[in-house]
Amino acid sequence: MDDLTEMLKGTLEGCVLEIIGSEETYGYAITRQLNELGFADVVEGTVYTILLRLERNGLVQVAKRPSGVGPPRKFYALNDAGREELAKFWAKWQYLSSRINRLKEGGRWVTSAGVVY
Amino acid sequence: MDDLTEMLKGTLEGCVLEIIGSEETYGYAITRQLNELGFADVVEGTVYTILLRLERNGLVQVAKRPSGVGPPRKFYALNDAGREELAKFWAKWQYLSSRINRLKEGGRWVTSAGVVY
DNA sequence: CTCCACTACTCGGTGATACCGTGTACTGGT
DNA sequence: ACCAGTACACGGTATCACCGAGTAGTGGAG
Repeated sequence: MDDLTEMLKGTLEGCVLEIIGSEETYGYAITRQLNELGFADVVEGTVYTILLRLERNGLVQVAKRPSGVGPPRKFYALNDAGREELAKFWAKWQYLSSRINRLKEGGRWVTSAGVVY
Repeated sequence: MDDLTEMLKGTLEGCVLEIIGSEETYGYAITRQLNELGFADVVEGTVYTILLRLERNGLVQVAKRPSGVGPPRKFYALNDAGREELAKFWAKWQYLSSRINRLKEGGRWVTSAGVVY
């Protein structure tokens, strides 16, 4: 697949929020999970910048724990603000994707009042 | 709706390509059409920068024509490169949106080989 | 006739984001 | 002793949508 970086802007952070929201986890594992999910070209550096941003914006709770197979891991979990942000992300995604798919299908549709655009 | 600007990155240009592809048109009208389609906060300045970029990248064919109700209009139509770019855009959109929706639905699915991720 | 609204395009600068490369550091196997 | 895999941080870059101001043409209200 072609380069997706521009299209990922604004959505990748939401994906990371979703992953953290479903399970407390850490950067390296999030990167691997994203790769498995089809976001093949996302690399660690990108994920870490997102995680630092989430932390700076107060959307996550952080806990450092030893690993056993390498350096200590920073585990992330959503707090209330993070869950709210995640809900807003999915609302935006729903809004945007419905409109884009409508445009794709010809950009015409009928409202409840029968108005055709 | 909240601010969509970050999420629009990489997709708004594709939307403009789609609009131009379905009908030869000009910047001001494209902006109005996007607003009607639900991209309410997109303003003219944004659309014009996209159009200039498309022109610079050789994806469109341009024709200036008098208007009758204002300054002359610059009409845009896709050329072969533009149609190819549009096809790539929809392929990327399809790829990305399917993966994001999968993540939204729990991030688990079964391949044709029966492997569960 | 003058002002204003609407139409229509251009351009320099800003902020946000994903990406790149490099560096640091811990563990275990050869 | 070396190297691969794990794990995180950070400075710099490119791209993109957006903002604001400017320039112009037409037509209607006062």
